[in-house]
Formats: sequence, C-alpha cells, structure tokens
Amino acid sequence: MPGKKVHTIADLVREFGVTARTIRFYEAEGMLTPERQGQQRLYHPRDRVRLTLILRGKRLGFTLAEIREIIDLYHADPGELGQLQYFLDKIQERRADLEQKRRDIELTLKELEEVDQTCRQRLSELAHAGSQEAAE
Amino acid sequence: MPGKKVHTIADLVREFGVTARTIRFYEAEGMLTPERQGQQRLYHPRDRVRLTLILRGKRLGFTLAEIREIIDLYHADPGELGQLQYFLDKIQERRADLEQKRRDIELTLKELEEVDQTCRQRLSELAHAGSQEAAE
DNA sequence: ATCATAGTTGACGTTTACGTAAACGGAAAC
DNA sequence: GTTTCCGTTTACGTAAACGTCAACTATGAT
Repeated sequence: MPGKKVHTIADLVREFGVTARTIRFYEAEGMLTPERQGQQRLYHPRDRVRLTLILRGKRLGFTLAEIREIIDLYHADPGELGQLQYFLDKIQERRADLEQKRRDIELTLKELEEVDQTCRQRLSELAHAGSQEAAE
Repeated sequence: MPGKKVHTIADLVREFGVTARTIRFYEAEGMLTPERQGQQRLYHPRDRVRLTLILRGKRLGFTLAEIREIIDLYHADPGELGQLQYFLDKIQERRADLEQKRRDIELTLKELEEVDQTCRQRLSELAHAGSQEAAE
C-alpha cells in the first residue's frame, strides 16, 4: 500500500494508527498539505513522509511546534549566509536535545534492567522455595 | 548543596529549574511526599531522587501517569508470585517503549547530521564564491 | 511594631492536542 | 430512489500540566 501514489484519509488512518481528526488537525496546523479533489483530500508520498516525521517526533515527546521546526530544518532553503548560520545553530540545539534524551534513555534502561534482574532473582527464589515446600 | 539532608522548596526550585507551583503539583499528584514542619515543606533526599526521575521522564515525553508507573516499578514490593510476573511484564513494556524512542532518536540524529553536512557544504561554497567575487 | 522575605492555600485561567457530536455532500449498492 | 458508506465542516468539549493571581501565615530584620 505504501507503494501507491496517492492515499485517502482512511488509508492513512489504517497505516499510521491515528484518527482522521488528528490528520485533519495536522493539516489545519499547516503540517500536511494534501491535494484536493473536489471535497476530498488526496495524500501524496510527501504527506506520508511528513506524517511519519510528526509521529516520530511525538513519540519523542516533542510538541507540534518543535516538530514543525525540525521538519522545517529538513526542507530549509539554504538561502543566504546569515540564514545558514541560523540553521546550523538550530540543528545544534536539536541535536543537543536529542543527545540529552538519549542519555536519559540509557539511564532509565539501565535502571529498569536492574529492577528486572531483582525481580527475576526473587522469582527464582520463590520457585525454589515452592519446590522445597512441595518436597517436605 | 545536594549533600544537605533536607531542602526547602526554594532550594529545589533553584536546583531543578522548576517552579514551586510545579513541585507542589507533583506532591498533590502523590509523587512527592515532603515532611511537614508546621506549615512548611521539608524535602528529603528521597524527594530529590523522585524529582530527578520525574524530570527525566518528562524530558522523554512520558506523561506523569507513565512516570508514576515507572517510579512505582522501582519501589515495587516483590509481593507474591503473580505480582512479580505482572511487574516483569510492565518492565518489558517500558523497555520496549524506551527502545523505540532510542531508535527514533538515532534516526533523527542521523537525518539532522545529513542536513548539517549539507548546510556546512553550502556554507563553504558560499564562502568560496564570496572570495571569488572579491577576487574579480 | 512593622516591613520584607519565604512559603502556603485555594481558585480560576491557559495551552496543547486532540475527542466528540451534529449536520451535510457525493457516490455506490441495493 | 433511498439507504449506506466515506468524507467534510463547524463547533463545542476535554484532559494534562501547569501558570497566575489573591489572600493568608510565619519569621527574621530593622
């Protein structure tokens, strides 16, 4: 299906697991720009890419405003030199943010792993105690 | 300062860069449990740890409800066997979630790195063109 | 005694990101 | 031809996570 040229809103609903309301909301926010055929919307690959980026950003806890900024970075017209430096700064901000998130994730994963170990150990202890009891 | 035994709310405001309103809100949500000395709140190391976890969770885009769940996993009483299996499942959920976030981060970082490269190249081109112009 | 400083307690306001319901349009199925 | 299905528009509703007063209280400094 993703190979198809254009998609209806229901296609996107199925593919991305979001509601039509959400998709239209993103359009109202200027983050999607489907073609119009009469009254209906037709979504092109470009829109699917953008929706992918939006949802990825959401999973990372970015606000729509931040996601918009990030997407804008992708399609930024090089423009003039001052703009370029501005973009590079923005990119650095985002990268720093993402690297912080990465550190947070590593920490949390490490801690959860410890808890997991403790649980499993306790579990095997209980199992052992259970078989002991059964043997008595 | 973090070595001190107890802290006032203003201490936490300074240390964590959040407002007192926020700290009290987290307490109202049952995520902090400061001691009371008369009317004032006194925050113990335990509260600082929890606040750290809360803010880390926020950076990762977890809701307070999710953060509460995660923190609960840390302090989960082993309890009985059924509970243990439940905890292990919960832990797996969280880990899967975090690993998804990690993949999202890697992707975004990679893409931003490309944009960064493109920008820097364009920048050097412009600089070169500029010196060319100056030479003409 | 009073003034400034720090903290507290409601209570209502605000933003973000949608949910939900009503009312309508077009086309396709029966 | 009229249900049925899919989509649209408009508009009000809502939950989460605080912000922002306003009106105290306690405490230490002057």
